[in-house]
Amino acid sequence: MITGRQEELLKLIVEEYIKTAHPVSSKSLCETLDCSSATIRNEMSDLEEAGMLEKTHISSGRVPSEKGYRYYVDNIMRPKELTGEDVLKLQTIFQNNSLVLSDVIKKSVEIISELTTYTSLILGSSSSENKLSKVEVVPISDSRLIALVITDKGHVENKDIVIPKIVSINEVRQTVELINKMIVGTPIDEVSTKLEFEVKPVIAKYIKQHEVLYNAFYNVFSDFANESIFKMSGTSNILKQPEFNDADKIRDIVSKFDNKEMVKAIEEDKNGINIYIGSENNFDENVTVVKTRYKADGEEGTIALIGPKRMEYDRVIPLLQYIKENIERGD
Amino acid sequence: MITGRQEELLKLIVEEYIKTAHPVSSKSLCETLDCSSATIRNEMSDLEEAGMLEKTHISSGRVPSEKGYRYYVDNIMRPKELTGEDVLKLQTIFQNNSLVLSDVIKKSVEIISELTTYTSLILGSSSSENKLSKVEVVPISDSRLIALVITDKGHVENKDIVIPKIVSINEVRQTVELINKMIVGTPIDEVSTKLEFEVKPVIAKYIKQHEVLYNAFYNVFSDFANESIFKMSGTSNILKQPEFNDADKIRDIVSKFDNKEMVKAIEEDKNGINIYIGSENNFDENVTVVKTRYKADGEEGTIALIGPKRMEYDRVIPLLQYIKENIERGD
DNA sequence: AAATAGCATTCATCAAAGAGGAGTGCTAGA
DNA sequence: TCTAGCACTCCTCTTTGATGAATGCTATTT
Repeated sequence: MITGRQEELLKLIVEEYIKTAHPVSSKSLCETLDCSSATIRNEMSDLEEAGMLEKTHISSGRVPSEKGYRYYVDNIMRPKELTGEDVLKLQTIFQNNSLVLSDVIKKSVEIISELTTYTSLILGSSSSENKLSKVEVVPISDSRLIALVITDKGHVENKDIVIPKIVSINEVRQTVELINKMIVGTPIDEVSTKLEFEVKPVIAKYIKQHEVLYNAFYNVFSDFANESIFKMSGTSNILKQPEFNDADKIRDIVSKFDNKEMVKAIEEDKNGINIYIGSENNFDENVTVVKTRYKADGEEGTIALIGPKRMEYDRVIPLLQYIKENIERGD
Repeated sequence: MITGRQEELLKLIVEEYIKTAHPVSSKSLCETLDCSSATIRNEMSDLEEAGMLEKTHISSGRVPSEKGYRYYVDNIMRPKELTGEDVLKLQTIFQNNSLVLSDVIKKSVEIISELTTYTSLILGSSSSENKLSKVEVVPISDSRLIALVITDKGHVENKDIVIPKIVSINEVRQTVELINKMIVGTPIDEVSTKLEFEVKPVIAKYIKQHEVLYNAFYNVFSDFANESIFKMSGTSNILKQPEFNDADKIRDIVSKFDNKEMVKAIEEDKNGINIYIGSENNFDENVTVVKTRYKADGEEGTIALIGPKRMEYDRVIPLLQYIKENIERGD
C-alpha cells in the first residue's frame, strides 16, 4: 500500500515536523532524497491520498495526519537510546535508596516533565480497584482521632474524625475491630454501602453511640472513594508548545486539567507503553497521551505524559520505559 | 482632595468597569449624574490628575487605576448583603455536621470559586510555623510502616517507611519514643537538624540499627517540611476573565499557579479580610488577591481568592467573611 | 514508465491606506 | 460653574496590493 520511498518520505516529514512545527515543503527535502521537488510532490500527493498527510491550506506544505503519526509510531519509528544527560538526571532519583516508592515516582515524573516540556501525571488506581485492607485509629486528642485507611494496593490515607466526648475510646476501638472483621477486602467504593447494610445493624446492637460512630466512618470512606490520588507536573509546560498559541485552546486544556473526572479518565489498564494520538485518546484531540501502568511493592497506578501530537515519540517511549522498569525493579 | 461629586463619579466608573470591563466614557454617565458629558470630562480629568483613573489610549474612556481601586475599596465601597442563593449554596456545607473541618474548608472554597469565577486557594500554615506535636508509627507489613506526623496546628500527614526485616519493631518503637521525648515542640523545618545533632547520637548508643532508622525518619521529616499543604480550585476560572484574553498572559499566570514557591508566598499573616490590588500583591500585578487567615480547632491557614483587579469587591469580601466566620465558629 | 522543468494558481502574511466612530480636550459663551 | 461645539486622536475594521512560499498540472526529458 505504501512504497519504500514513501515510507522514507513520511519518516522525514514526521520528524521534521516534530522538530520545527512548520509544515514541510517538497523543496526542503530535495537534497536529502536526492530528487527534484516535483517528484517529492507526486509522492506527497500519494501519501495524502493514503490519509497519511494533510495540508493546512491549499498551497501549504504537508503536515502528518493522525493516521500518519500512527503509521510512523507503528512501523517506522525506532526508539532512540537515552542520552547520558537524561539517564544521569533520572539516576539521581533511583539511586537514592532512602526515598520511598511514592516519592521516587513523583520525582522521576517531575523530571520527565522537565526534560520533555510536556505535562506529566501520576494516577493512583481507582477506588473500585482498591480494596480495603485495614483500618487503624490513632487518638490525638480528647475528641479528635485519625483514621488510617490502608488498601491492598498499598495506598494509605489519613482522615480526621471528630467525635463528641461521650463516645469512649473503647467504643471506637470496637467499631474499628468490627469494620476490620466485616469489610476488609471490599472495594473502597463499595465500603459505604456495606457499612450501611452490614455493619450499621451490628454496631447498633453492641455499641451505645453507634449513630455518631457510623456517621464518622461513613464519611471517612465516602471521601476516600471520591478522592482519586493524582499529581500533575508541569501543567504549564504543554502550553509552551506552539500548537497552544491560542487563548481559547489554552483555556480549553487548562480547564480539562482542572477537571477531576477528565483527569481520572486517563487511567490506563494495559501494561506496556501505550500511545493515544489525538482523537485516539478521550482527553483532548489536540494532544497525544503516552501512558503506562506500573505495579511495585503492592502499589499500582498509571504514569502518563501529555504532549502535542507532534511529540518526540522516539525519546518519550524509552524515557517512560526506563522509569517504569526502575520503579518496578525496586530501588 | 477629592470632592463629593468626584467620589460619586469614581464609584460609578469603578462599578461600571467591574461590570463590563470596558473603559467608561463621559457620555455614558450623563443621565445618571444628570449633567453634560463635558462636565463629567472635567471631573474625570481631575480624577486622572489625582491618579485615580487612567486611559488606555489618548482618546479612550477611563479605567480605574490601582490607586482608584484602592480608594474605592477603602472609602467608597459598601459590602453587599449576600444573596439568598449564595448563602444557600454555602449553607449546605456548613450545616452538614458530619463533615470534618478540612473538608468543610475545601468544599466551601470550591463553592466560592464557582460562585465568583475567580480562582481560590487554601494554604496550610508553613512548616516553620508548624511544630511537631507527636509521631506515631503503625506497622502494616513486615517491612513497611506508616509514620503519622502530627503538628500543633492540627495538620496530620502519613509517610511510608520501608525498613529491612533485621530491624525489630521494638527498635522502631524505641526510636519513636525518643523522638517524641526529645523533639516535640520543634518547628517542622528544624526537625531534621535536631534529629541529626541530638537524636542521632543518642539512638546510636541504644539502638542497633540506628543508621537505617535515622535515615528513615530523616526522610519522613524532610519531606514533610517541603510539602506545603495547599489546594487550588478553579484554576481555569480566572482565565475566563477578559483581561486574560492573551495567550502570553495566560501562560504566565498558569505557570505561576504551577510554581509551589509562588503559591506558598500567598500565605497571609494578618487576620481580617485583606485586599492586595495589582502590584500590592507579590503574586501577579494583573490580579487582585483577597486573603484571610483562619484558625479553628487548632488548625490554621490562609484562604485566598485570586481574581482580576476588576474584582467584585463588594461581593467577595462578605463571601469570604461568611466562610471565615462559619469555619471559626465551628459547625 | 519515471523523473523533472516550467508555469499558473492559491493562499498566508504583511504593510499601507481609508472610512467610521467613539472618545477626549479645549475654548467660548450661557 | 456648566455646557455646547468643534478639532483632534486613535482604535477598529475593511480593503488593497505586494511578496513569497507552496502546490498541482502538463509537457518534456531520461
